[in-house]
Amino acid sequence: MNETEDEDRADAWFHALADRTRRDILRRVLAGEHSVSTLAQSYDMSFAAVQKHVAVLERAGLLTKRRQGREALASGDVAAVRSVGAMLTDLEALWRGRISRMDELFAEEATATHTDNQKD
Amino acid sequence: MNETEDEDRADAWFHALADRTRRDILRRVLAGEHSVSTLAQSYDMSFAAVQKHVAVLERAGLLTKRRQGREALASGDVAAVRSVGAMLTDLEALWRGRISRMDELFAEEATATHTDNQKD
DNA sequence: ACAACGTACAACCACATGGTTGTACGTTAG
DNA sequence: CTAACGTACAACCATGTGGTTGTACGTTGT
Repeated sequence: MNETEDEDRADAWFHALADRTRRDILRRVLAGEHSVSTLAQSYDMSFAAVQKHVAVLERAGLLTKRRQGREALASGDVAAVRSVGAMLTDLEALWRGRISRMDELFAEEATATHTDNQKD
Repeated sequence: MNETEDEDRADAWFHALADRTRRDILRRVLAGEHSVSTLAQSYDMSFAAVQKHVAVLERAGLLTKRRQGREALASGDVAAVRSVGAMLTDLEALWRGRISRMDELFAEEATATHTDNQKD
């Protein structure tokens, strides 16, 4: 569990998701298994381009491929999607930490105001 | 609510998050307000580079800046982070749809098997 | 007043990215 | 057997990205 490896995975996740074609491919393969050529027919670009998008999603671990004859069937990995979501939840937690630190600050100030009278 | 605008926003979100320096900046400004130069001191790169990263996060709506004298104070926008999370939850929903469709398929097959005896 | 600070932005560079076409190879259908 | 299909990958190209340095300008402290 290297620190840098986590960041590498996050880089791959978000980079893979930062393209609308790839997000659309991911939606389709999460909803059901599709061959690469079937996917390619849905987009106004070459088969090779779509194949590269699928490869990016695969390298990021967001989808897996299995061979069936001459076809490569792609399937979305919902666990990976959840991992990305978890990372965002962690970010939210930092924000909540800020809020509670503000509460502490208010509490301290209130205490200080009270004790100020006894100071000096 | 243009269809393409949503995709544009998503592109900006995920692209902004696809860089580890920007994710680290976002963590810091979610945890509390920081000036750009304060942030810049944390990284082994020029001020201008960090400033550009902050600009990317700002354009994506993940942080906001306010001016105080000569400083620009950056603060993370947790609502935007939640929006990104919501988008992933929508992806999960597609996956759950696949599962329930599989359930339907099983149900149909079971029914078909029963009715098979009456066919012919 | 003026030097130092914090910010913004333009110009530039090396490299990554998203697209193309072409080639090769195993698999399926006729 | 042979032709068509589905896939994989290399080579190439235009554009985008992440970094740099330099310049300009308002703000702050002495």
